[in-house]
Amino acid sequence: MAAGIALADRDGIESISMRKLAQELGVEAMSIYTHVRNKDDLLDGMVDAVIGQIPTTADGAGGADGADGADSAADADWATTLRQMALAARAVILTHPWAPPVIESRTAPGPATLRHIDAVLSVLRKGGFTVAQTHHALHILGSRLLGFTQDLFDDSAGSSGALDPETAAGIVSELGATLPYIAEMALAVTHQGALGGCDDDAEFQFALDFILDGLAGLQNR
Amino acid sequence: MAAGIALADRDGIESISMRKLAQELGVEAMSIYTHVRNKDDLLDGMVDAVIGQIPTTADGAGGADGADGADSAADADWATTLRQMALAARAVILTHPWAPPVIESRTAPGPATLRHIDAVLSVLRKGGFTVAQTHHALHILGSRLLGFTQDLFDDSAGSSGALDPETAAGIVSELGATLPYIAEMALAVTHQGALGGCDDDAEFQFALDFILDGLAGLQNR
DNA sequence: ACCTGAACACCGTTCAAGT
DNA sequence: ACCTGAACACCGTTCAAGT
Repeated sequence: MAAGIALADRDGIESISMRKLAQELGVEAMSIYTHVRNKDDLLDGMVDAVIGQIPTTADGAGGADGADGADSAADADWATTLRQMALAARAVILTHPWAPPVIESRTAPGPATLRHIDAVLSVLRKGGFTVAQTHHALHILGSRLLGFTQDLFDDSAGSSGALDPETAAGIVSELGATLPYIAEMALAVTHQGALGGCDDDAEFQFALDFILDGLAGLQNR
Repeated sequence: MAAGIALADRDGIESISMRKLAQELGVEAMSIYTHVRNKDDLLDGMVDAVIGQIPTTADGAGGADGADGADSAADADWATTLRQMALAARAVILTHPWAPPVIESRTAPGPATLRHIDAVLSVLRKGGFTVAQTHHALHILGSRLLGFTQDLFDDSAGSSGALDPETAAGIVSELGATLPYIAEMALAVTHQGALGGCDDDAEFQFALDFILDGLAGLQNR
């Protein structure tokens, strides 16, 4: 599993084949089948190993479970804990950029993934959410709990990629006729970030905080 | 493109190969390369054709652009319009269950996708959002604008799949030891839906409304 | 239990050739 | 412009065989 992760980190996910991984391990392709049912099983294992790298915030609990802390102290802190967990997950996932698409294509979660989700649920339940509210929160947070969002705009005209002001202006005037609002946003985003495109880290945190704020409101209904 | 979509609808995405698609078209595999640069280009085209199937809500504008409607009327309705657009997108996407993972794996949006995003931006801007707020909203909404979320829990113990009460109870007691909160949620979800698992449509709408509510708050800051 | 090597049924894509 | 057929360099996975 570790060899597979290292290979994907180095050469990208498309270079993960039984033959290439075997070569990396100094072994024949078929030997891998002793340890893994098939290629899908290999990917399952790699994904679960990656998620297992996310540090566990001490059972994922909300702080004071022991001595002096009143329940209300723990209650107030579920958002902070969740935020830390999501950012910790993101730090890990950024190390394995091939992982998000592979995670999304898995059909069943592995043991490390289940443990991680259980830790998240623990924080919400101890934070005062009902079971039903916790269920909704899980759907709302989605892949953000694992530290990523699948943005549809990676290469999109208005998102990433630095441009010099002149070519940017050219593109925008071309675009403006058919896609005026994309053009407008592309221009704004290009200017704002010192021509650096959009800051994915900042957007991730903004969206995460947006959701955590909303969840706080969910509780009091 | 249409043949590719039809084949994927019928036999699943893993059965999309140049050779099989060619056979479906009564032609040799290499003939397809006259119309498409390579397989990735084929998938790009299929995805963009699917997104092109989402009905356009009359320029995606916020209702009254003509006679009597004051601007404030249009302003109040951006959330309703966005909601309709997302549900329309979802109706289309449910027809092509292979599409979400393929959409997520695209690196650049096609023309139909760009038009759709532009329509969404139009609604937000006309609804009174600043360019910066609109940009944030796009990141927050993510793939929900295209009618799907990549849930991590498709097969997960507590999500889908109907179980009879006895086996459910058995699984829960096994699970309870190591994954108490997943067990708790699995049990609750199984009971609530007449043993039917979790209602993805309802969860999608709940999460969508949750976000739209939050965006309304974003405006007044 | 773990590894090997040959083989099978596939892939995407090239190239030269046809109409 | 569009299609063909052979070929190349790969795949995942089987099976029988070894240690």
